[in-house]
Amino acid sequence: MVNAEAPEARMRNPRGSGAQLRAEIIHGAGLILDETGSADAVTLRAIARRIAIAAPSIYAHFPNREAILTALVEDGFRDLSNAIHSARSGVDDPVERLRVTCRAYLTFAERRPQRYRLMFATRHHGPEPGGYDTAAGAEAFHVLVGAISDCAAAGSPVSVDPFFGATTVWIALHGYATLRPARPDFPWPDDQRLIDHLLTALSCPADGP
Amino acid sequence: MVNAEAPEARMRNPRGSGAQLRAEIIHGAGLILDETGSADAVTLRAIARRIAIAAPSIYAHFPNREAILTALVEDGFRDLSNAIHSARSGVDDPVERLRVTCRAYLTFAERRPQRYRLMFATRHHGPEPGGYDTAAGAEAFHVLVGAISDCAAAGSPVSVDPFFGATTVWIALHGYATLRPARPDFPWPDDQRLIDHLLTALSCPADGP
DNA sequence: TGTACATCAGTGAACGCGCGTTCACTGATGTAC
DNA sequence: TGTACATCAGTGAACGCGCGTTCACTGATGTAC
Repeated sequence: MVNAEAPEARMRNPRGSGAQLRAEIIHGAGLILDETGSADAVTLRAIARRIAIAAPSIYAHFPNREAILTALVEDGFRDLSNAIHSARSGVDDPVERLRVTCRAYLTFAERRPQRYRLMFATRHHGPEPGGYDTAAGAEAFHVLVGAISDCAAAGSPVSVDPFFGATTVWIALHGYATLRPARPDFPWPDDQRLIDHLLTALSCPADGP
Repeated sequence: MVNAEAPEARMRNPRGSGAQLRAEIIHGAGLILDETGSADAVTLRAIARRIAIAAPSIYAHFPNREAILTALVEDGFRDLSNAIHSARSGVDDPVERLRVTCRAYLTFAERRPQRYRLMFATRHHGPEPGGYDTAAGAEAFHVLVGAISDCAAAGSPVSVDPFFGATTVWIALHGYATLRPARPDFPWPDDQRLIDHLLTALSCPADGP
């Protein structure tokens, strides 16, 4: 994090720390994204205004606008991953750990809905040159698979295979995370009730209504 | 639907059918949305090029660009509602009707992912002047609530209250509908397996893994 | 210790573009007399 | 039956704007001699 809120005069960075502007740029871009609610608002000129530099200065740190959005996505995946890992640390009971993982995911999406949207609503293929690097996203998914496996190993009644279970949990978390900000007037259940219902559903026998 | 694909010369509409251009405009706008995958691509000039008119001609039918996007959303809700109702017609068994409802929802989202995205990813409050009219959206939701109530009334083991059940089903359908096009390389389960798992979960007792 | 110079961290002006929107208009077509 | 006219369904040129990007530049700061 960098102090870059002031739109007035700014000191030039001392010699040798030119890379610092890079951090200010993506921080400023992140602020614009989270405030205005649209990736389109993240223009080079808007960033420049936000952190009080001249727009061309950005080109010393990013080849083009697209690269800034990519950096924003990568940054987001790093933060999400960190949030999940730090929420899990110290929680030993596997069921509680799964619960805490889900909660951390929803909290991230709730606090930075636009960042979340940019990360997950953008079409994205597997690793390919020029695409976003979502290795961190895949890693987060495997944390979920692992958490469900752990529940099974610990004797909790998980009746579906962990991969399918993780997929459905992810689907539901994502659905909730994206629908809620889009329909703020809907009477949503709270995070905890939804998560509990979700995890309950994992241990269901395979015949429905 | 209107024949508006040809980008060359077009006949002026006969007198009295001026309103026909309105339909051509939203049809063209819909094509642009579904092809390019972004609402930003739906510009007045792009629409005009697409249906071979002059851009200012649009102003005879819409006050501004925003109104076209609104019309696109309303159109989408109308289509979704029709798709669901026609899928349900003739299906008497309540469980099968619920299944068919879910499938129609997913099929709509699969066939027109960008339209779906515009309908559901846009922030939207309750009915207010200037906002999108999502009465059709609310109606579709109540179809879901009704379908679940019917299952309970017919003796199927639905253990959650219908409103909460419909909410979770909607959340999951939405999550699946939006995540799948964003991550085409992920090994998604097919619609049917997901739907069956979802409906199974509705009849779960209230204690989890 | 003084000074020339290279480097670093930027800046300011300008480019071409596509956009939403406004404006004055045009030419075909139906209607009143 | 003929003709003036109102109306309808559009058009073409132009506006001001913000954008991404390029270019030649500037002025402070560290370094070599």
